[in-house]
Amino acid sequence: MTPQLTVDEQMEILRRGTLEIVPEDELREKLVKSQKTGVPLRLKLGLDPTAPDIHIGHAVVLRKLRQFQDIGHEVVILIGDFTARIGDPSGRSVTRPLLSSEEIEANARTYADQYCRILDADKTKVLFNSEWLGKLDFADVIRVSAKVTVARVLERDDFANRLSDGRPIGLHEILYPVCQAYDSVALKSDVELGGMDQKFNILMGRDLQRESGQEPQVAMFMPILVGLDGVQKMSKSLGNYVGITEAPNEMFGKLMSIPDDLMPQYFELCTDVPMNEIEDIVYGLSNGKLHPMNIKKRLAREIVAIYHSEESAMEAQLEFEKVFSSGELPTDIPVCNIPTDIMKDGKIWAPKLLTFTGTASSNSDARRLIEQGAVSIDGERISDAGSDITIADGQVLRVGKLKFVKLQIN
RNA sequence: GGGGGGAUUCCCGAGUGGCCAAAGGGAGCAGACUGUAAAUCUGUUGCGGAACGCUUCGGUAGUUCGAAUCUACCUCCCCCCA
Repeated sequence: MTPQLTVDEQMEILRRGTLEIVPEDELREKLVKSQKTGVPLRLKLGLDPTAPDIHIGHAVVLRKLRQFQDIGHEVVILIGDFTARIGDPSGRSVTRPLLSSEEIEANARTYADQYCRILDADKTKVLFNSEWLGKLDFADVIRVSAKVTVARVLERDDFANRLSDGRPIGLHEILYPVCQAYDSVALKSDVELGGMDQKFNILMGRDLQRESGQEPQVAMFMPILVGLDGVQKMSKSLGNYVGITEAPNEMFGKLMSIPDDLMPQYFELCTDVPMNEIEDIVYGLSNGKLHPMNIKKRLAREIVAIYHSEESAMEAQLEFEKVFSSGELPTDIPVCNIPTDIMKDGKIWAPKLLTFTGTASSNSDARRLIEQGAVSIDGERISDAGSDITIADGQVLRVGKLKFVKLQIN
C-alpha cells in the first residue's frame, strides 16, 4: 500500500483498537530498525487447528496483521497442531477432542481459504508447530523447561486461581505456555498478537527468547469482539457471530441487530473508518444529532463492503429497508415444491405445510407457530392450526419475521 | 489405596413413590411495542391430525397397582484424605 509512512504514522495505525502493546517502545524500535535495514518484521499469530469458520471477531486480529503487512512486514500463521494435544488451559476447562492429522490439515486449508480475504497471501506463511515441537526429545523438554521457574508459571491468573480453589492442574498443562513460548523461539518472531487471555503465554515467549539469546518479541493484545447479543464474546458456538464468508444480506441483517451501544466498538475494530470520524459519530449519537439507525446502517455497510463490495453493501441496505422497514417481500425467496399428492382438493393441512417446507421442525412446533399468529400466506394470517387451507401456485408463505417460502405446486 | 458427592428436558438447576412432560432462571422462538434493534410486556419451548395419547430424567435389570424419585449392577464426572 503506502510504503513510506513515518514510524509515528505506523504506530498510530497499529495502536488503533489494541488493548496493550508490551512494551510499546520496543515495537517502535523494531519498526525503526526494520525501516532502516529493509528487513521485514515477523509477526506471529497462533491458531487452534479447530474452528474453521472465521468470523468478524477473529478478523479483528487478522486485520491488525494486515495493517502490518501493508507496512511491509510478514505474517506467520502458526497452526498449533502439536499443542492442541495438550489443550490450552486458558479460560475454558473443557477438554478438546483430539484431531487426526488429516482433520487438522483439512481445517488448515479451510483457514487458508478464508484468511486470504483479509491477509495478503504473498506475505503470509502457514506453519505447524508439530514441525519442531514434535522433534524435541525428553531431554530437550527438560532443558527448555529448566528456563522457566514454577513461580513464574504459577503467577498466571488461571493457575493461581485453580491452585487456591483446590482445582486440579495437570502437569502437562504447565508445559503449555512453555510450548507456545518455544514456538516464538523457533520462529524468531518479532511481534506476537493475541487476546488478553494469551497474555501470559505470549509474555513467556519473551522470556524464553531472551534466554535463548534472541531479541524478545513484542506482545500485542487485541480485544475480544463482543457478539451480536452484546453480552458474550463473538463465537460460532454461541451463534452470535457474523462469518466473513456470509452473503451481504445476511451480514447486513445481523449487524443491524446489534445493540446500539456496541456501535463505537464495532466501528473501531471492524471498519476502516478513521478514528476522528468515529469520535464525531459517538458525539453525534450522544447529543441526539445523529439517528442511531442511520449510523448502524453505515456501520453495516462499512463492514459488508470490506468482505464484498460497496455496491453489494448498498444493495444489502436497500434489501434490508425493503423487507424490514417497508414490510415488503424479499427479492430472493426460496421456492418449495409442493407435490399435489400431499394435498386434497387444493387444500393442505396447515401444520403439514409448515413441516413440509421446513419452516417448522415438527407438527407440534407448527401448531404453536400458527396459534401464536406467526404464519401467513400472501399476507393473510392463518390462525386455525387444525384447518385445511387452500393454497395456490406462487403464493408466499411467511413464518415469523424471517422465514419466507414461495409455494410451487406441481 | 480409603471416604464422600453427583449425572434431570438447549444450558443452569428444583424435584426423593402417584398431584411430573417435570418448578425457577438463562437462552431460543412467536406476538405487541419500536428504529430493524435493545429494553419492556405477553405467550411459548418433547412428540403425535392432539381437550386424548405416547416417549423422556446417564445405562441395564428389578421392586411396586404406580418410579425422575426405591434396589442391584454398570458407565462417566467431581471432591476430600493418603
